[in-house]
Amino acid sequence: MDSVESRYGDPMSDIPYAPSRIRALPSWLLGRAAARGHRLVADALASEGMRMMHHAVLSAVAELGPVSQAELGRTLSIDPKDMVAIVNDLQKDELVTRTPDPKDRRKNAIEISAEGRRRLRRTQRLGDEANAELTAALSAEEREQLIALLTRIALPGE
Amino acid sequence: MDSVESRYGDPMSDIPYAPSRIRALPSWLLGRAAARGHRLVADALASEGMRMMHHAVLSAVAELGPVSQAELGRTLSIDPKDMVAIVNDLQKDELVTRTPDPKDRRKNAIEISAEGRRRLRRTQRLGDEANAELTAALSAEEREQLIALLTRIALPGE
DNA sequence: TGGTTATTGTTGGGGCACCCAATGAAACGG
DNA sequence: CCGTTTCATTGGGTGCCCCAACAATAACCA
Repeated sequence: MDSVESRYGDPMSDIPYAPSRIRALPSWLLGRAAARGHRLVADALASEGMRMMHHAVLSAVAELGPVSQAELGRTLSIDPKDMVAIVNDLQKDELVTRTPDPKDRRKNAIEISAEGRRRLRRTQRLGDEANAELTAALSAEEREQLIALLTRIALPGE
Repeated sequence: MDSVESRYGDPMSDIPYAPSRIRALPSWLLGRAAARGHRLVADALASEGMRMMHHAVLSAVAELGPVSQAELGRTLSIDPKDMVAIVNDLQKDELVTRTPDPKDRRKNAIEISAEGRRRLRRTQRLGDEANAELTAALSAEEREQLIALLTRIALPGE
């Protein structure tokens, strides 16, 4: 009797032949592609001591100006619990300031600092490079197609 | 002085206006879309008491026949550690059998059971329905485009 | 006006996917 | 025969996601 693998797959190739139905599903492909994207971006940002969510929040703060944690969370679909930790870290590194909002004392006004802007410039470049590598197999036109398609299925209701 | 949020966003809309650079990056869109896909599929499979990875493994076992855990892991990009737990669960529910391979005593020959096939029929339908909902905003042609594009960036080197 | 409802930041707990390192048993290869 | 590789397994760890509760505060409305 053969070994269980000798009947299937090509022993000559590194990657076994896999006609899996699963691997043709959008949900599966999205998971794999997202995992690779996260890996590429996270590794790139790590050289600046930043993590993906931290970079995302810093970028959003830079664009939105003084903004509450709740709105940041809604904008980036980040859980309030996680937002607390992220802003804590960014504040500890003096990349953002957290000021009580005099008009609504429940809110914190999160604002980017000068050091935050410097850090953001570098991490933004790293993030863009990682995304270029992620989509390196696509032409510029295909890259735009992908972005357009993803935008339509990523956040239904927006 | 205004409240931190009154200067930005449209208080009339539920979703705040967000011109975030981040949200246009493939890596970010992939993360959001993958999260939504996972939520849809996981929720659907939960009605059958199955989780996503379990369904994926069961489906791969059905297609590959008697197969080792290592090859399953390579096919689906699942960590060996996680594979042990998944196969344990599937075996406990009697959806697969785990037989020592007489030809290579390191390997387990994983094979789907009759009950496994019945379960798979249902979960496959649920998974397909969830994927249809995930891509409901796309035309059939766009759905194929998306799958083609994702396939090219999901697993580089294959 | 006053009482209810909603929002904000925070803390706590938990789940799932992903990743790496190490181990003993077994197979492989020169 | 001996070093290298593979396999299943155990262990530890990270990141993103989700829900529930809470006190302080604001907004709503009858």
